Amino acid sequence: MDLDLDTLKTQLSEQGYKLTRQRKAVVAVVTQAHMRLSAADVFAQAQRVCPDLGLTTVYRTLEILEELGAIRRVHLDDGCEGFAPASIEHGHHLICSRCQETVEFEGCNLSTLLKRVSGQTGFTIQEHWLELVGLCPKCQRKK
Amino acid sequence: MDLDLDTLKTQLSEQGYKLTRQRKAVVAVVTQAHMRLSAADVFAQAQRVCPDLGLTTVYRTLEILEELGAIRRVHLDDGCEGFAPASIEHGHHLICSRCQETVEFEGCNLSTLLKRVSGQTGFTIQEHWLELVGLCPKCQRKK
DNA sequence: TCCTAATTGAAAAACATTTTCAATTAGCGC
DNA sequence: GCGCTAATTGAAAATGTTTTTCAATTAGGA
Ligand SMILES: [Mn+2]
Ligand SMILES: [Mn+2]
Ligand SMILES: [Zn+2]
Ligand SMILES: [Zn+2]
Repeated sequence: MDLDLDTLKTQLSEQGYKLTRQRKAVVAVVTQAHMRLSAADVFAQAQRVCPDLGLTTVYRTLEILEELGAIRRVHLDDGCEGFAPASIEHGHHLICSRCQETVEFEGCNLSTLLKRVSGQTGFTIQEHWLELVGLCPKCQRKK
Repeated sequence: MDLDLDTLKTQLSEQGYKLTRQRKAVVAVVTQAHMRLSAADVFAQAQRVCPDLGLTTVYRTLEILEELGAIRRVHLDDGCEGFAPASIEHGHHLICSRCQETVEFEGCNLSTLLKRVSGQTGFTIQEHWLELVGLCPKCQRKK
């Protein structure tokens, strides 16, 4: 259930965004990615297709893609943080701690937990952040 | 189930850390806190007790406290990120989006989910990262 | 009290991200 | 296709955060 390049381009147009060379390059990188990427990662890869790309534009484009729900911010233990492609509306990410491969999953099924915590604390719960870290099948074999 | 100041001091000593004025000030701030704090927040508060404290030392002390499990890094939507006091071994945080008040909860009960995702993806799951955002009772009333 | 390794803060360096601004360009109307 | 114009761009500067360096200080055991 990959993110589709053309769909995303159409979406950008429809939202009134111009389809510049630079944006196409960033979008191409992001839609093909199966790993967590930092802004610098995206920059490095997209620059191969579009040599006069600027890092500023990468930041600006990632912001737009996040608004569109095409990528999701992910948090990692150390510094934090990166972006991972998002194709499921209410999805969460599972990230390989060794190679950074990223897969999405849905059905987080937290309602029982949320109800319990809400009852115990008196808080109203607005959103949740869930992320899993593990080893992908490939990396398990390499161990 | 608050973090206990003296217990934490003892723990520091036992680990071979010197109990300096600066560390005591940082530890005091952190153990009393009921909110997410940035390094700068901790600095500002601890400086009131220890005026010649340096921000560098705050960063160094927070690192130690994280190792000891006395605080936990938390992630917020915007830039990310801060620290919140941790008194439950395998606890997670619930943070008020309005006043930043933070409470810990335990029993995240994800095993069924983890098993399912593991089966579907072939990943081995090593850790999970769960954080809830909502409105504390006080802030609900103010709304 | 003395000694020494641990710890400190200021300053500089390293990084990451955002803002500014003049130059460029995508896409619309013709 | 041709121009027009508002959106977009990249370089540079600004901002903000965290880490490193290093000489001076200090906690705590002998
Ligand atoms: Mn969810
Ligand atoms: Mn984060
Ligand atoms: Zn892997
Ligand atoms: Zn609140």
